[in-house]
Amino acid sequence: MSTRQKLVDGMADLLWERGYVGTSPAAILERSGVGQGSLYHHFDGKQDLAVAAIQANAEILKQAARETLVPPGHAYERLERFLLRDREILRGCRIGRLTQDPEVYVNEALRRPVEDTFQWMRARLSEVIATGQQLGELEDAVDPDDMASAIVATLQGGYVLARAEHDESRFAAAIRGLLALVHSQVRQP
Amino acid sequence: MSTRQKLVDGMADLLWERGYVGTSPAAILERSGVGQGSLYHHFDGKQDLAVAAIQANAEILKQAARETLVPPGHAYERLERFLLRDREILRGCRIGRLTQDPEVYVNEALRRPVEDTFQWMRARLSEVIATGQQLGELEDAVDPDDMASAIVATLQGGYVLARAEHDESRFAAAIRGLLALVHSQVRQP
DNA sequence: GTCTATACCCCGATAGAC
DNA sequence: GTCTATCGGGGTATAGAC
Repeated sequence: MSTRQKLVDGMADLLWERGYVGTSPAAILERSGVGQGSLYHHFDGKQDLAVAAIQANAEILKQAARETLVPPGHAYERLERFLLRDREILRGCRIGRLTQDPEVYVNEALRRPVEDTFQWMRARLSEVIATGQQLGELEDAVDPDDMASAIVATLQGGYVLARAEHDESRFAAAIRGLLALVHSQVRQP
Repeated sequence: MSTRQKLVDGMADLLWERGYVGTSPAAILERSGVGQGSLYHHFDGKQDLAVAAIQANAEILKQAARETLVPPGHAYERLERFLLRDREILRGCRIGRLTQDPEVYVNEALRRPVEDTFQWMRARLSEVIATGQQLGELEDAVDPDDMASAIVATLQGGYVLARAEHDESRFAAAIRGLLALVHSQVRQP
């Protein structure tokens, strides 16, 4: 692996674990196993590397969503597959955790890829729900965009609950609750 | 207001805005309008002050929940009142944001009041839901604790979505989606 | 391209006067 | 109880050799 790639991967992990303000150049170098000079040769500085690392983390999330949201299956089954995919619960969300970082929140270069990822995710879920409603698989009592927002929010909040209590099962409970509510939208044949 | 109280209030605001690792003693003093010596006279240090400030923030949240979850009203109306109460969306949750702080997550003294607050909130919501089911106001298709977890998670995630896009309406959309799903549990008379 | 050495500043805490 | 002065350490970036 290239030195540049080692830096991006190390930074991506640290952003996930500690956020932007909680990650120092020294920690990046130690995690990546490269020397001081390499960081400032390949990137303008911490922020520049962070943008690349955030994009790498976003791509991982998007790929996992693509793999689970596709057919086969009715809308409910596709949503269920997405919600129940394997996750490292207590580590939280690689992208969502950054919304709480005070520097990311006010820095457009850092926040932009975060915003893009949430918009993308919401659009994909909304498509699945709208298609399900059109095919008569789901009741159309709930606006697809609102339901997609509630699903993404429950995921993000599930991580919060689990981390608050150091207990993965709090995430599972929230997802069970949501799935039970969504299941009430499945149209009986 | 006492100097001690100024310190607690200033720290509570900064923990909300910037988290624990993002808050420096210098910022605390500036926000509180007190001198360097006062901090270390009234508290052992940053951590000790933070514990007091987290408890102060938790009490604000609990009071708002008490005021909205009480009767009058059927279970759905009480949940709706709780979910739609006035909030400073883009500032995020005073308590939930701390779950993403790398220091709070690993420090029991800091995390304990966060965990306690989430357990308390979930228990109050679960009571409202279980009572509603017993009174026949709600279907009993969803476990009360799971539904309470989904509600708290959607709130927490709603803040995440809004902050990711610098747009309060993303919070509102998630809550609308959740309320529409919860409304499907209201038993028709 | 990568290394070591170093600059400069702010972080969190302490000292000691008043 | 509050103040100013100061400490040791680590955060972020740069210099310059190889």
